[in-house]
Amino acid sequence: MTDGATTDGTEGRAARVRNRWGEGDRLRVEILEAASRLLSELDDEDGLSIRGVARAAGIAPASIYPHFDDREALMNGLLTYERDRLGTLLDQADAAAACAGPIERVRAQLRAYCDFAVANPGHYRILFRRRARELSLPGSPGPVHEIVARFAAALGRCAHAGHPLRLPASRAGTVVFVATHGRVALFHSYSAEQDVARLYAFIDEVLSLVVE
Amino acid sequence: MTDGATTDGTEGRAARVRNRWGEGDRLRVEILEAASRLLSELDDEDGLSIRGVARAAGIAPASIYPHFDDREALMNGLLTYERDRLGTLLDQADAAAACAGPIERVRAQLRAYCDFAVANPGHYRILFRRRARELSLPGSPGPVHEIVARFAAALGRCAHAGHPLRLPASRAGTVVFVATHGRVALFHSYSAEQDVARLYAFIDEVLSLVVE
DNA sequence: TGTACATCAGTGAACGCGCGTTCACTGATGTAC
DNA sequence: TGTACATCAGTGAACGCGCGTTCACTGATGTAC
Repeated sequence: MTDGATTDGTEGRAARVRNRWGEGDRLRVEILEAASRLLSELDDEDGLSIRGVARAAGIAPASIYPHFDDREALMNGLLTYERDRLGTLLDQADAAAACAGPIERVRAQLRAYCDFAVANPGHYRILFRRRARELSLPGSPGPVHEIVARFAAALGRCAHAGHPLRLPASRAGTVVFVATHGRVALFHSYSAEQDVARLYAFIDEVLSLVVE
Repeated sequence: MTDGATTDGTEGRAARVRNRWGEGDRLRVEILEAASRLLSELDDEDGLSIRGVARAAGIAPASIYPHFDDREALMNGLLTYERDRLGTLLDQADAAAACAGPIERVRAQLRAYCDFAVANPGHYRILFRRRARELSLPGSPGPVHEIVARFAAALGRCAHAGHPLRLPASRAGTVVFVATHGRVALFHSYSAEQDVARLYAFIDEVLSLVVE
């Protein structure tokens, strides 16, 4: 696409330096990173083909298969990879606001959540695509429940600290998460006319409804 | 798929009765209906190919082209078709609850909205897919603004009838719509463990937060 | 009324493409003796 | 220390498939005269 590739995009590139003995698993991470990068450019899971990921990673398509059984397995790997990435960002936001009070900690996490979604529309979408739960690791409650539980706990701390909620904490967590999720999804559909400040304002509105 | 089609699925079917002179436009509607039906089965826009729609409509792939310039045009036609369908359903729900008071009219429309989304996951998704706004008819504000404006107006009627809102009507309309949209999107991701009653309960929760 | 012609609705076959996946392979690096 | 062999990381070419799109066509129906 960027260079006038004639056959498979493999001709102009310097040969890959192969991993050392016993370090074959490093390619697995490189593949996931390449897929993640590609998803950033495409904003769309459809274009995320085995061949496309191989091109992005600078390897032959066949080299994917020792690490992922098939395309579906690759997508599942990517789901887990992105879920962990989002979880880490939320943890960091929570920790950074630790001394600013429980409401600010909720707000910080919600903003970090929006930031991730805005910066990574494609990554965000695969976290919530249809049947994400079935595809995630067996026994895992799926990304949604983890995140709802996180917000519910954070709101529970608010209640304990003297900021009563207008709903039980678990319900409040659901409402806050679901509303934010819906707002972000609309941002993705109509981003041309909006900016992140309006997402932040929406978060504040929802928080003001839920916590007195 | 259902019959053991060997080549293109066109062999076992009775020959199509072609439309009369001057009635060629009827096929356009048949194509959209076939695409809509196919979307119900697939729950996924990806499988909605020109060839697949032609199979579902019982016509040759080439017969699509007199009616739609290309696949993108077909998708745009389908978007408009589904948007109108949803708008009609909301109008009907609103009218049916006309004598039950303004809050019940909002609730009825929100429930109809959820019903549509639950019954038609694929159709619902194409209404909000990325760049839906650019793809819709030029000058159109897109499905989202129409629906937000609808809920804002319905909530405005509540305020007029003596049910004060905890936000300005337009913001309340946005919050209610966005939360419902988010909830429905999660329903689609995790429908296995949920039922419509929980969607209705969520609607009630959000309404109780917005209108005093 | 016939008849030549235009227009309409729709088709069948073909094109080139990118895809997922398989398979025999290459060559470097480790290990056994 | 050498050397034969096993294992590892990764490749290149090929397969069959469904796709979007094009194009010359077919046959029915209308219209002009």
